[in-house]
Amino acid sequence: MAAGTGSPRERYRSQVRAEIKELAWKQIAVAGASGLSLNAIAKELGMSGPALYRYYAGRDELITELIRDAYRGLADAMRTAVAEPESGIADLARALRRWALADPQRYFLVYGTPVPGYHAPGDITGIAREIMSALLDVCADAQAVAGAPDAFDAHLVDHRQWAGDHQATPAALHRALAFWTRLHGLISLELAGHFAGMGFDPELFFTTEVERLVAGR
Amino acid sequence: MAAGTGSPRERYRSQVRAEIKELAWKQIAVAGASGLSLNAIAKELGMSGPALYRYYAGRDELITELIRDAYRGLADAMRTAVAEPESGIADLARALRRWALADPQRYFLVYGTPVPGYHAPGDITGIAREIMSALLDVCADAQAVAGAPDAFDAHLVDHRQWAGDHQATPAALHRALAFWTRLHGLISLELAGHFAGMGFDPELFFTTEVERLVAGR
DNA sequence: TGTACATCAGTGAACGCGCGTTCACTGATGTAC
DNA sequence: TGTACATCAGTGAACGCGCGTTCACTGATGTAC
Repeated sequence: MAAGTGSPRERYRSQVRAEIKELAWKQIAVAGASGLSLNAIAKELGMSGPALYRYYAGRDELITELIRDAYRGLADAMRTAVAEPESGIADLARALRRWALADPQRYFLVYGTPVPGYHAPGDITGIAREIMSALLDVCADAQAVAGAPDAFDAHLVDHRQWAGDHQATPAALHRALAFWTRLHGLISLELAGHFAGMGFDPELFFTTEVERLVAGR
Repeated sequence: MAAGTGSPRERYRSQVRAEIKELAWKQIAVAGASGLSLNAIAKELGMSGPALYRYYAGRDELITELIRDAYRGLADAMRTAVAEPESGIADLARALRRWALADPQRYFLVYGTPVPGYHAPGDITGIAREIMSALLDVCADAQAVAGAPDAFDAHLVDHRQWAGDHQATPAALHRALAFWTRLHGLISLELAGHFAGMGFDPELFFTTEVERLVAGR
């Protein structure tokens, strides 16, 4: 990577790799991940199909890199949002929705139906944990809102592999899961177009739900 | 349809149509809707590809019918759940999750990323409204839990096309939307396998979230 | 009950398409002396 | 500064595949007289 360093040939190489990915994203935006075609990318790039094999070992490698970039980008967006001083759950939520709306298919590459027959390499699950970690940070910071611990809080004491060694109370873990799934419900339905034609304003709905969430309702 | 009536030829016809759909579902379960192949279905049925054109005008017509069946099935499941005496939000939620788990791809055909380039015919949006209607019934029945009306309640007074002429207060409309999106978040993440390996019990999580929802939290 | 005809399920060959991928090759670019 | 060589981006032809779909045809099933 690190365009701008290395020999001219290396610079050129990484530049073309970037162009390929850019066109791949455009294609995915239209037809989804399963509609990604190397030949079509090559044609739009103005070269012949086999030329792409100088840059990627094959279709699978390209898709893997796109997925990795999607995870990486989301993790960065979350980390940035959390790093802001005085940032809270609501800020993370807004950042997530913004990131998702900027490129719906990129969001679905992370949280949508898995690409059939594709298995994510190990480093991607690592990034997924990083994303969860940002979520947990923000949920651990939030002061707890009343409410006695319920059965699921108790369950989480012994079932928190996903949280790694993150210091967070069961209540915070629970809050993070609720946060995650509710935001996903709102965002994925909006992105998939299921709010279209219903009449209400998706953003206002989102904001309201996030407020409820923050208030612990 | 109505297998069992009509001439022997008609009976045979509708039986084969049913077999085709059954195999189509099996194929969708493996590779998703975009991986559906008429030739592959024909091969598994023991006949040649072109034979299918006696039963469906083409791939699009088959997919349309599968999607319609999915909507129809969900609407029926919801209606059945609502019709039970003393049924409430929690029962509808359980019914929805059960229906989704029985065939994940069928659920995604309804609420997942839309099949690229496919446009749903009018009668399907009609069934979609029927599903919403069941949701609204159950949300209108539930006695309101405290809480002053918020900005989104007010917004819904003028933006309720999706509810048709259903008699429901803005608060009930709001409750229905929150219900729908939260359940979708839980169910779609579970179905897509994003809870796998996290360690907690999805069903317990679901139950807890539904309890919260019912309690208005 | 038997014959003549119409209906229609299913076949096999074929068309055109786009896909991922391989291979041997050309020609430009960079490197070493 | 000039020459000899190595590197490597990109090409064009080709392979094998599976797809949706059409077409002319065969042969069995049902219908009408």
